[in-house]
Amino acid sequence: MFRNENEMISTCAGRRIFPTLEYSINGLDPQKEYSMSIHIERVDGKRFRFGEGKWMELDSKEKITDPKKVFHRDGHQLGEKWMEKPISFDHIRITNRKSRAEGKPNYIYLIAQHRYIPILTIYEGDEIVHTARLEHTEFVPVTAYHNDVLGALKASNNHYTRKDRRRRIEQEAVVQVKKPKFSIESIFHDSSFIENTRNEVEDEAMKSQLRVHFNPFLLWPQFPILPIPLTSKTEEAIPKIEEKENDDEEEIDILN
DNA sequence: GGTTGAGGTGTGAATGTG
DNA sequence: CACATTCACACCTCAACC
Repeated sequence: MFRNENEMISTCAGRRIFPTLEYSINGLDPQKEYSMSIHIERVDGKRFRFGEGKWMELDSKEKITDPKKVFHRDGHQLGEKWMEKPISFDHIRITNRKSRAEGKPNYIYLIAQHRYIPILTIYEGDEIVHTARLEHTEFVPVTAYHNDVLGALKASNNHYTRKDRRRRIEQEAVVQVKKPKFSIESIFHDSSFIENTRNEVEDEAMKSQLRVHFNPFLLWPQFPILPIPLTSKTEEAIPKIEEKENDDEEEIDILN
């Protein structure tokens, strides 16, 4: 079964989610008032441990608690305002220290090494009119990246990262990855995969034509990758990706 | 146009934990 | 012992200011 292996750095001080959770919404009533919230839900009762180059699934002793809802800063707005431009939740911070999140509406406490999924909720007044749960956006909070390629992708797309580091990462990827199609870009932006899963991202649960688009799609790593260090193990790992690319069953799993 | 400070990032060494 | 966490650090962009 295909599962996301996206990692999100979580610190005790709190760190932003990158890429930012950003949605475009169509189909709201322009003259009605809406508000939006995000909560990050535990996906399962599992805990993940990284050993011998891969994630291992263990049972978690941590209880699943009600997730904290973080409302969009714009509060209540007319539908036409929400649809005017992308809705960004860049003010959300995740922390691995419970006390840090208390009393701070934009801080969310997440337990490291567990799987979570962000869920967008749209309210008309106090009534929930839609929730968008995009499997695509599942991630595991970690205190340090385990997957070097993932770190490289985020570093290359994040302007806060040192320029020389971004350049070095890109050069290493070109030198060590034999075929051009396995550049950092293509590892995460496999075109057939994007085509096959785009419908999931354009949430079609709404027969009423209300549609939620997840904007940073191309920045959100979603590929059945195994940890592929850019250093010594890179060349050994590449054949595994090639096998998966030609594996029809994997395609079906992705679609499901 | 140049400078400065705020806010943000990943890195790597040290330390903690099971 | 291996993996997870913490923390100081260097460096980035951007906006405000002169």
